[in-house]
Amino acid sequence: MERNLAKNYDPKDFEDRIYQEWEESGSFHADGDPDKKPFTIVMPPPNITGQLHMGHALDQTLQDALTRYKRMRGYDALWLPGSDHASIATEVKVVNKLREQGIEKEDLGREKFLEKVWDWKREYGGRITRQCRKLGDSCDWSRERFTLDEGCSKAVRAFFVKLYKKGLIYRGNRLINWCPNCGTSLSDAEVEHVDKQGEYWYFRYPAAEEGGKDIVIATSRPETMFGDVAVAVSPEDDRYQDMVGEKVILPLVGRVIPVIADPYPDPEKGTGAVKITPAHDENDFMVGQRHGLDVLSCINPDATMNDLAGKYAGMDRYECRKALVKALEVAGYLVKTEDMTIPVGTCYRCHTNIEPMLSDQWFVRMKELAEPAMKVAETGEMVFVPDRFRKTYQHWLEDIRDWCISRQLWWGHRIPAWYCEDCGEIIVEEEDPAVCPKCGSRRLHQDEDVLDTWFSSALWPFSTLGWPEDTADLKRYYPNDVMITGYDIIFFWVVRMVFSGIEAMGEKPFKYVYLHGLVRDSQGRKMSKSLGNGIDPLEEIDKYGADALRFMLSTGVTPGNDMRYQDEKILSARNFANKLWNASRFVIMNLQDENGNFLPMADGGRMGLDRTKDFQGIALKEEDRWIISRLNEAARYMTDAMEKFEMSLACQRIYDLIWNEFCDWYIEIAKKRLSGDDEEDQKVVRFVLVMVLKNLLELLHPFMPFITEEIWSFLPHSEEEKKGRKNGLLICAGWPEYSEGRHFPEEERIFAAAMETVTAVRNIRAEAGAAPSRKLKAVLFAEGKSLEALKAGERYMLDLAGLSGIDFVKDPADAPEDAMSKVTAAGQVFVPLEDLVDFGEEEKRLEKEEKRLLGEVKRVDGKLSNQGFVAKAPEKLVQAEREKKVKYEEMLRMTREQLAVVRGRLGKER
RNA sequence: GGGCGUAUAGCUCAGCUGGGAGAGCACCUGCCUUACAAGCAGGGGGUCAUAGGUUCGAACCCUGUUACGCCCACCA
Repeated sequence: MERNLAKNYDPKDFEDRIYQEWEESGSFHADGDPDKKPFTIVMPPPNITGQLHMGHALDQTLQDALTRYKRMRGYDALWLPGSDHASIATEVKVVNKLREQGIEKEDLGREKFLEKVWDWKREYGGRITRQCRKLGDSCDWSRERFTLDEGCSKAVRAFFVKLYKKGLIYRGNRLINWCPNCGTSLSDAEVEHVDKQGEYWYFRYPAAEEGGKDIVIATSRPETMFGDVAVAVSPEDDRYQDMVGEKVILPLVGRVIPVIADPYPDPEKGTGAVKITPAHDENDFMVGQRHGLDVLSCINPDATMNDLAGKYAGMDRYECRKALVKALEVAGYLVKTEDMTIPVGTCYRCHTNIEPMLSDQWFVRMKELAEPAMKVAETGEMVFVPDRFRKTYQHWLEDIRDWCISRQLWWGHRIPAWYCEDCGEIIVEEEDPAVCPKCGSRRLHQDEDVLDTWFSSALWPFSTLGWPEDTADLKRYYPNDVMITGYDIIFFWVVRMVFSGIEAMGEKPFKYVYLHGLVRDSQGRKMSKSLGNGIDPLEEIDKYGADALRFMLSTGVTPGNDMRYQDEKILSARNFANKLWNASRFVIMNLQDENGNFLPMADGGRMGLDRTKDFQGIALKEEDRWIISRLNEAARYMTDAMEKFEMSLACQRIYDLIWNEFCDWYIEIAKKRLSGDDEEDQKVVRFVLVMVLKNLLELLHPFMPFITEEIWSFLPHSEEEKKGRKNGLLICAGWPEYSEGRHFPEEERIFAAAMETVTAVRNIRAEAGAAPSRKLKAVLFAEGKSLEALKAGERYMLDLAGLSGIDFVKDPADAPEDAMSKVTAAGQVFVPLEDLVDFGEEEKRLEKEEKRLLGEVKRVDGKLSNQGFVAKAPEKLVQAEREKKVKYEEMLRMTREQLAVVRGRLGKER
């Protein structure tokens, strides 16, 4: 019994099994082999709370393709996986879950709550890594990390202490972004700006002194009025110069506040007079600082009003707004209302409106850290793919503000700072302090807050390799070769990895930053939970297989651009897999005798892989050299594309090579040879089929790892080939490199002539409506090298074009008259069709062809008669144009002659 | 307000440093040809958004314009 692939391609039959084989064979493990060059990618850690979505699928497909490619090229390829504790996201999730049971986290207390989260992590944390396996991720699971594991926590602590001691981390009382819903501060990067429909209210603040002038201010946030400490006007605003230094009364409140002059107000906006609320607005805060004004907070952390709001205390800020406007209106202070689009800061997680609040928080001083991070981008020490994101990155760093890193949460890295309750000293050390170094007190308590999640992710490229210990991995795999991630997290993550890497390691964390876009739905909308338009990669894998999904995600995309997810695309990828499956089935079928034994091949038992040897002693035919040469060229093209991270171009090339060259032409030709009786030639075809197929599988493997591995296992392999490879698996095979010994330009030329001739015959047949089963004769005219080429191709052209015979003529005039004909670059094809020729149609067709060729000749003539072109264009191009001129003129001449023949014939008929 | 991207066949998109416009899907015609109908063969279809410029030569480089989208800043 012959051993072959299943009749139908069904990825479910083998994908899981193959993944297991890879994993069990240790194929993913980077062994640190000193003879190999290291290649490192560290996986952007998915949130443990998460499920694999299309974004991950794209991200990881690209990483896996690159890793597999490098591994095959002989690198010690390390793709290090892991997951992120995702402080806010996870905490919110667990809090909500507890709430369903009627439990608040405060009821449990910090320790008990954290236990619950860890339980939750243990239960669901493995989910996403299992999903990664479905995708085929070839990452080194033995090195898997978690941002909150012991090593990463140690790194966080070490880095925090290092920055603190350098004065780059400080604690300060400043205005920060507060999310009332999450109950924590946020960094600037975590605030999303959105335009919302709102109103401007114009209120009259009456003069404090009798006879003084009132002033009208505009505001979109009346409720902050309780924190007003002044009204500011521009020193250049003539309308208000006489009022500077005067005092006005805060309506309803009765507090007296001064009118001050400050450059901040813009006379063009509103009334030109601005109420100043330093506690709840960044700009107002700065105005307040310049003028030494008080900072009065009137909003609580839970977004209710505080005592300062008098009777509104305890009311939600927006309820208070409503009530207050009403009260002001009743009291006659409301001048007018205007509808307005108001830009509002919202929380990037829960989209609640952010409240700027004055608060004690920890900050990273950014200026000093930003500088070297900008420099590595500028000098090209670190390269952005595509380059345009370099500008985005640099621009953001240019006017960066200090990074607020403390969060009022429990799940995360607790801030390693202790306060002495006796002398107020702040202690920040690598080890937990027992006593206050200043006063010796034992009454110390640790800061309650945790760090921003991104503080630990920022260390990911080196914390995962063992930092702060000086490990072998760190030495070998840092800096990483490339970071592959979405452009949407440049600010959150990429920027912070770079300055942290430089600060901790003295060197940028990676050489390349490859930024991909978003996967959108078929209409171009962002996939989101609320829209319900997300497509689950696991469902797609279930339907079409991981290979199809991967191929679809890596084809037809450009670095940095978004892509749309469309069913047709994955369908087309699946069809491609099916095509390869069937072609392979054909090859395998022809390699065995009826007992399933492999038949001999022309390479003397090397089973078609040894690429170091030339083809001496193997009687290759033109078509063999042709496909080998095409393969060779494709290998060069793909290698080049992969090195430039142009994964999509590589995919396109292998698709074309497999389908349009190997399947459509080579296999079709091979059929005849395989069914013939030349045993020696059959050995040659078998060798070429296996050799080429193996190379094709290797080239495709980074993108479609499962199907290629499965097919590989059905092919014959020599012991020599298996040597040094784990279980002889394809994942550990080599990468086809370009080789001069496989470059056959002459055969490519010959084959092109044959292909064109075959296509011409097929075209004539179709146009004439000749039944495909009907065997026709063809008459060919060609001269010189073309004649040789066509004679050499005669053997297979018969089959490919469905011909019963080919006659060669020395002169087109010798061709039969009742034929349809086509002029090709190689010569002229005639197909006598007696009854089927419609000479009227034939005349039209030839006239169309004449017109086309005339156009070509005109174009070439135009170029060649252009002095500038002849003088300035590269000689090679000019020469090529000259050759084209000869060719087209000849084709035109022949077409016209044929036209004359047809017209003559028509004349006779009429 | 500042920055960036996109505009190419009916649809979705490729087109790498300027040198005769491509793919997938859709469409039309004919085919179950012994690997594959998830397929085979043949075919139609594009003033490459627009106006200028540079160049011997522009889908590609420069300038302006229009449309759509994104990012940053902005809650008077």
